Amino acid sequence: MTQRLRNALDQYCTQTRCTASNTFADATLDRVGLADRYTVVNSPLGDVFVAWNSRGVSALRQAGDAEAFTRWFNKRFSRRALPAQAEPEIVGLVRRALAGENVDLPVDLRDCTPFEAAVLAKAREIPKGHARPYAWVAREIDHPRAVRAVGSALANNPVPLLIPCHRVVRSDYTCGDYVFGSERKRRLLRDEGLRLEPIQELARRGVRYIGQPEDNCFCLPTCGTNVIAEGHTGFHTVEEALAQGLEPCSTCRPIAAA
DNA sequence: TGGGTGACGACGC
DNA sequence: AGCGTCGCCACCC
Repeated sequence: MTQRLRNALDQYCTQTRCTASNTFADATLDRVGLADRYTVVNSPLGDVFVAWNSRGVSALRQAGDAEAFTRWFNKRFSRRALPAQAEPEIVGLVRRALAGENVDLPVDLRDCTPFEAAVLAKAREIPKGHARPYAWVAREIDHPRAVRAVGSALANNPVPLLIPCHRVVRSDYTCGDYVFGSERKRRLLRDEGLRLEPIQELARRGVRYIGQPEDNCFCLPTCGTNVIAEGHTGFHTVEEALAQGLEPCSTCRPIAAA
């Protein structure tokens, strides 16, 4: 496809006024892989740019300079992002997802490696109000020593918030880095009800697991917001917890499956 | 192609 | 306690 043809199609698309024609142009450009569409949507971090195509949501970044966003998008994905002239259904799904609803949102991960896709899929399983260590993600996807690579894969998450990479934290329960800065990551977790500070304090004293007598199991301290509570005992090692007759929690899976 | 580079983690002071 | 160091592994020129 020549650059000239590309430009002609872009021009057609941006100059056309009729909504129906634009929808048609959107679909045509998308089908030939030339351009995604983007718009601004509100999120827990304020307004964000969201881009999509027929496969699903392709990108999410903080709103601001549209020029800078489209430059970034083109460099990252080697295709264009054009302002949307209609709002397809997927944008409604994005709004609901960003409002905290559990919606089944299609995401375009075609440029991810299989390893990155596995990391992102695993991050997507972490419920709101929970957090998991980077090393936990590595273990769960059967690359237990690829902990740094998990960090790199999450750093590459094309759709932060929608794939909740902010719920992956360091093993000492400090929050670790984030595309939008660790301060925002901390705020997101706090707004989901998770207080990391007391958990960091426990970790410093060597407490890694918490017994849940009411469920006869033991958890990671970040398995939801009700783990740290009166009458719950902390354990330094898995063996200590097992010795109490407790089973590993089936939600946070504190140890590798047997 | 092979060495450089990270949103990490364990260890040593 | 907090820092530096080093090993780790996937990915990128």
